[in-house]
Amino acid sequence: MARKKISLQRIANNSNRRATFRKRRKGLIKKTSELATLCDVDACLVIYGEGDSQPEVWPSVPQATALLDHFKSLPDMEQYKKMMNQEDFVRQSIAKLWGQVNKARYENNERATALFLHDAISGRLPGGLAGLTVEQLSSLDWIVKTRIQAVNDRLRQLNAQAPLVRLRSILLC
Amino acid sequence: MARKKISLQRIANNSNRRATFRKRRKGLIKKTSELATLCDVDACLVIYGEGDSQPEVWPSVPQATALLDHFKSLPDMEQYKKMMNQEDFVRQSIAKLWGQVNKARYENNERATALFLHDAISGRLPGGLAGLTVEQLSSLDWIVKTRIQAVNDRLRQLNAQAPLVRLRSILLC
DNA sequence: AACACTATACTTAGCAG
DNA sequence: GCTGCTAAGTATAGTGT
Repeated sequence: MARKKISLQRIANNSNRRATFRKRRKGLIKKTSELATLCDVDACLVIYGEGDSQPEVWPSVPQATALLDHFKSLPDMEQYKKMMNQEDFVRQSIAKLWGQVNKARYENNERATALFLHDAISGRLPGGLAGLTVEQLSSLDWIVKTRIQAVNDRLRQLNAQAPLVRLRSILLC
Repeated sequence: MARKKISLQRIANNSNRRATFRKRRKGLIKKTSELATLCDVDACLVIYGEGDSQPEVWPSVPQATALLDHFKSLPDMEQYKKMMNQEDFVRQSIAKLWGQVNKARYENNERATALFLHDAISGRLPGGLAGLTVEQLSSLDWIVKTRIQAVNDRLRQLNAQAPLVRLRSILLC
């Protein structure tokens, strides 16, 4: 896109590839942000850089942290549990998956991980999202997509019949 | 970016905004794909269009139905609950264990994880959800809770003023 | 609304320091 | 490696159909 047109394949030269990566990542993030504001839509971009450190994520991690803060101040636990039962696709899947997990070999590590996450959920984690690993952050897009899909399905299902109030209670989880 | 420069704010005119959305989304997807191939990195882009029932996703995905079916098919979260109740037992060693997990896996596993997730997204993963790592599975619960909370928040916010259709655009990443 | 067009705005590949 | 720089390649706002 500049002095010369380059063909669409992995750039062989190592430092060239990295330089291009940095430049284009920047541009991509900008364009993503522009799309979101101009067209008033929600978008999410995750880029896993070659090898090192954490994935680039847009929107920013602090924004996600704000969500955690909201979660922290959940009022009524009973209501929460009750509503949980109304929408449990994912929960059921977790149960199944945890069953499989238990059969696995690294039981200690797995428990540690689970509890770690649980702490993060409860806002007890000092580092907040910053403490999550690449693997966990990487899961973000997939998880969200799946979850949104489920919610969308429900929405579509209920759209014609249920009052808004009911929607809310279902989404409350 | 063409005949005239436009300011970075929500495009007021409705059809203009949608047209711009379609154009820019296309461009964004292209650029995302280019970045991935040129720089040999993994990237993921999700866009929830205004009023669209399905989010636009890159890389392309046949995922939704199949994954959801997997979700629906299982019961029993007792094990999961039980494990969560043991939280107090092990909490103190969380950090330590987590550090061990990290050191054991982190360095060589990042890329594999990213690719793995992409496979899962694309439905190319033979084992389905069963193949996901503990970290990834653990993230599920956290993400879902956070997300639902955000949705609920927005719902309350919009309850008095916005039409039901707008709900879909709230379900962001 | 969905294309096609195209002048212009924007991005970026290759260099230089 | 990291800046800038700038020519050249792309994306796209406005327009017409």
